[in-house]
Amino acid sequence: MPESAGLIDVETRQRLLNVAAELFAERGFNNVTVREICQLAGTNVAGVNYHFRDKLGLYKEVVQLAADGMNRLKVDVMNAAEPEPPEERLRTYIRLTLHHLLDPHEESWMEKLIARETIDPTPALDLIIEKGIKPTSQRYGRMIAELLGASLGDPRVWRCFLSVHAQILFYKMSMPVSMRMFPPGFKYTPEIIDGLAEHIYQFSLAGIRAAAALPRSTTECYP
Amino acid sequence: MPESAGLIDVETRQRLLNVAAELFAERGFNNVTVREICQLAGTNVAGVNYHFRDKLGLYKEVVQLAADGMNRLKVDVMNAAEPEPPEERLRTYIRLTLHHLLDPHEESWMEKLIARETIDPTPALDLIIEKGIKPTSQRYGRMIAELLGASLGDPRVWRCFLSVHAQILFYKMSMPVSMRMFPPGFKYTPEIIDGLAEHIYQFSLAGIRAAAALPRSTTECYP
DNA sequence: GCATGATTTATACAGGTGTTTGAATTATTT
DNA sequence: AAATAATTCAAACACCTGTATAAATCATGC
Repeated sequence: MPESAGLIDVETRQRLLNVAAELFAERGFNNVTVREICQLAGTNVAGVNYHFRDKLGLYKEVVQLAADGMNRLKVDVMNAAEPEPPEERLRTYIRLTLHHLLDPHEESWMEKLIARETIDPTPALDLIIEKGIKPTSQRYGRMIAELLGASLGDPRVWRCFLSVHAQILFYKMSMPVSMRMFPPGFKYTPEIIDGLAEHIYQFSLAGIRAAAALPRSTTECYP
Repeated sequence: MPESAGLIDVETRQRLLNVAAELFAERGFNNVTVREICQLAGTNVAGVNYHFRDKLGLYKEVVQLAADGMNRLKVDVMNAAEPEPPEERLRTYIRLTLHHLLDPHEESWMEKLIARETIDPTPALDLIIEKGIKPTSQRYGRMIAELLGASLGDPRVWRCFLSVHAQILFYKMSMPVSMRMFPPGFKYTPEIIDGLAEHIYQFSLAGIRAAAALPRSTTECYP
């Protein structure tokens, strides 16, 4: 039965991508099976191999989409915030990313996928670095450098950026622990996330200013 | 041939534990096979099941050892640092933990195992929280609270601790990314790690002091 | 020295994984 | 409408995983 086709039936390939993106972002490459993807996409098991050669092929395509999407989004956000002072841009960066990662209402599989790959890499890591991390890292570098009053080549820039990013990512990745440390029934509401973002912002801003006051570290090389 | 036994032959059970600890800490529960453990331990495949019931049983025993070992170590370190001001204790905590995680010469599988479980949990997570995290967390809480000039119940305590710990753990977990961002041939030498630890310390100390200057956040509940 | 129990071994099992295959079906072109 | 290409499907394959079994080996106490 051709499903009275056309309207409902998004092309199979696209459905596979959608389902895979969601699952991969949530649980990682190794903890998702091809069968599960195909079942949720309403396709036969062989669908993945036909359309993407193999599981890794599908994953890499999802990664590519994530990288492109994130770049587009972040360029837009940073452009919009360009006139603001670097302090405000930092605050925006933190709040936005944290919401993407923590808010269950947000459905930003892209940010989650990149975060996961950063910490639990697969053969697609190089792809994500080239297409997802390097293109935007300069932009953030400039923001931090401005706050530091230093040049982009200063090793403190990269260190401070990592210190900020570490806090953001850690709250996402250590959620299982947090859930057990906090009173039962705890949930990440938008308000709580805002409060958290503000903490990270204040903490980080002070940290960066402290780094600015110190001499350039002796080791010229990163990190 | 009985291997002229007695001297060389550590009891099989112990050899399995040693090998498993190393492998689990390095690659995580799911990325290590029973066969691999047994082979490196010079045992038959059934060895794990005979001595530990199943793979998870072995893992839990390793986790137990890690938790106990870490507690002992940290209590000692913190006791030794007790007379020092909280600033110095913070510095010590950061430097020590970072060396455990990053220095390839250190062979601290315990710290690595706990770090991994924090970020990529297994059914042994509850065990690690009860035996490995909770017992020492109060101690660190006091250190942070002292720096903040706040009481242990203040939500800022936990947040600041996480901000510090996030930076430490992140440098470990994002090593695959770092290795690709830095010039080829880069290595974590003890000197570089020391420099990094100093950065995290200065960054964090300023962050904590900034948090101390702000009012207690509105949301009473963690995090 | 032998019998009993503990340990180790070789082998097999059962389940899950990604992938392949060749036929059936659908869509497109002529 | 027929022919050709593209897609989907059910089934099976090959491999790897943790685990179980039953025999073989070892150690130990009588």
